[in-house]
Amino acid sequence: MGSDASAGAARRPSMDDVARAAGVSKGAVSKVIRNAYGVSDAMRTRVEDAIRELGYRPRIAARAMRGSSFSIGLEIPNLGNDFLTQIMQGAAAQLAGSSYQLMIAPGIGELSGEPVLENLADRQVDGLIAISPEVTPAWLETLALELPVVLIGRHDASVNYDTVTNDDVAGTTLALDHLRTLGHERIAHLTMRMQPEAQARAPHSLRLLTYEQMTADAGLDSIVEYCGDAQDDAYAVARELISRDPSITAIFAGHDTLAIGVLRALADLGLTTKDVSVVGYDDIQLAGHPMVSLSSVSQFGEKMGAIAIELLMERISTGRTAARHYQIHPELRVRASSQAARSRTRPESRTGS
Amino acid sequence: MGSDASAGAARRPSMDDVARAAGVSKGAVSKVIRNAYGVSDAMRTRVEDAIRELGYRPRIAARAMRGSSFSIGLEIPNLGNDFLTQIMQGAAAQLAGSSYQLMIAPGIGELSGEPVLENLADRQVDGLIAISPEVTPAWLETLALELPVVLIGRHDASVNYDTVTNDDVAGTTLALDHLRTLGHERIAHLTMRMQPEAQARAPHSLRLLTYEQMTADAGLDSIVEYCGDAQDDAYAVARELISRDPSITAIFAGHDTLAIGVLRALADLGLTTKDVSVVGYDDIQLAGHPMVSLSSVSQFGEKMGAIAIELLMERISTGRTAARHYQIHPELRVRASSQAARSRTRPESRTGS
DNA sequence: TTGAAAGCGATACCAG
DNA sequence: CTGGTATCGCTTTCAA
Repeated sequence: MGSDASAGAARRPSMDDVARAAGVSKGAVSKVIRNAYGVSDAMRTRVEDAIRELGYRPRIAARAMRGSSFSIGLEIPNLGNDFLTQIMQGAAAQLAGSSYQLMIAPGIGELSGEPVLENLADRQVDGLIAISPEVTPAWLETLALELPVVLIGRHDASVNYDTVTNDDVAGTTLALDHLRTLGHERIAHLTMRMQPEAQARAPHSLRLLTYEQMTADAGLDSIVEYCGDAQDDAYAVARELISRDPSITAIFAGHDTLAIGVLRALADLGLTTKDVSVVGYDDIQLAGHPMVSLSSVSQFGEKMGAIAIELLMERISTGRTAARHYQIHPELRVRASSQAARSRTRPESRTGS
Repeated sequence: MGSDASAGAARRPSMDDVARAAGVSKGAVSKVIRNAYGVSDAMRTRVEDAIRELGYRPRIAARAMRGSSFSIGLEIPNLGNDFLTQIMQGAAAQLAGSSYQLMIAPGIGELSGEPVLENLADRQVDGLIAISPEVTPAWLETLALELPVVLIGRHDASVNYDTVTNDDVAGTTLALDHLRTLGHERIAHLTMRMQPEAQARAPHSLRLLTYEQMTADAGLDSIVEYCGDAQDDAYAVARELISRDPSITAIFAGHDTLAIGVLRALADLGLTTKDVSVVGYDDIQLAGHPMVSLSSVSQFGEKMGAIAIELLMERISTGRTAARHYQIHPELRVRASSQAARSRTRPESRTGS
């Protein structure tokens, strides 16, 4: 009744085993592994042979206790958001080939932000990328005292952590100028209801503020509708809005997922983007699909992810502590969903009466 | 010139600090944290107060050296695949509220599979979910000797690890029966070129085999086209196929992303799904979008992710070592992309000549 | 250049 | 029920 021989009991070799096999000391093996200074060629080859033979791989947990874990944490508020996927892809690609492994920790439902970031910090990641818009700057400052942190998306004037953002004012301006050039005057803005805290510097707040500023400057009505983060929310709100107010000829959505919801609402109402133009934000992959063809402001999510990794590695390898704030210039991708304005209100009576 | 006082040097409290503050031993603190047997209420409250006061959180790296890391590793071959997102969501949701944290490690480009799984194992995850189709069963068996492993997607007759699959034969049958009922006889199959190893039990191989079997049984031609994993590949191949062979009235794509590429090819050729029906596999979110409306076989990715976590936790908590093989029953979602067969070859001469 | 030994921060056993 | 102590696998002094 050996309790070991069956499946489930394979002890992996430790550094001691390697040292024994190579006839050297533990410390020597450690040095070889870390390419540290002070090992002879003879010793190096002997150790490397032993490592190969035993199939030895160091345990990160043990390394992490003294040195580094060679892991980078990426906290994302949720899964299934295409813009976040862009960021993940950019970060993963930037990290590829290095000795670091990207560990993505998703929030789920209400459980996101602080607890997830803490979980990553508890796992001794060497650096941390945060996306959650809900964590307060003060809390992040404290966390950033402990390990290198880069925040994506929010325009914080941080001192201990870096930020990667896009110029939301410029992006919103691109979208609205575009719609105005097409002749639109009744332009609604669909945005998300934010938590009151830290709202000021959130991207969507900035887009909203810019929208209100621009419409006011142009003497246009400010038509703002709030919804949740999901496509379905946007669908419901947009559907109601479009059928309630036929004077609206264009909708600027806070991000593409909301915009897709708007497109669905249009389709279900028997309307097209010839009736109501739609412009989104993020330029997710789906926006470029010919069956969707959504005009959108690109903020280059992949690049944001890559830059975040770069900033983090810079802090890790050079020990930089002064904050850097990187801002990306957004670009407008014009597609079929934004077209010249055309009145929806009694079109036949327009010239007649 | 204190090298410490500035940003970057915040030592987090250790268990020793807590013990000192509470006036008890380290071991006692450990017990309280783990809800272990044998601690008085008085001691518990004193320790808990100290923990709260110091803001103590245990370091996982240290815990992992003796006990568990409370981390579950999820290896995914790449990002941006919607079906994989479903799996991630299911797994994350199932794990929510537990004391475990999901760590997602994505492959990137050529670097996926074994090295990523090793990275997770090296980080002492308590259990591992693997999706990579390219890792050999033998290698996985060895890995599974070390820690609990669940493989998603492949029909391996494993002995040391569990599997979660969907019935690809049934799913393919659903799709093809559906198309045949609609009157289609020239049905092409678009699939991915697989690595020769371990190909036999891969989902896509099974779908292909079933396709060949069914067309042969029905006396139909087997029309198989291969492409890469991406939408663009499918687009190019489908476009070429459709224009080369006008007799084809339906395409069964290996998965939805390929199917979306096919839809794009149709649109660009000035055709619609009235001309060529399309059925996919996976039922990704986009398939249900009214502007896409893709008929698809659902294999319930979220459920697969949730089951994988369940199996893993079962192994972890009960110590089960006997392999379990869970199979999901797929269902067909009929949408607008599959319609009654209609000849594309000289339709006007059909009744005439 | 190399080896021996002292930690890192937790867990787990064993006396009291 | 509680406190000491060995221990996990690695890094890092410090002598030799």
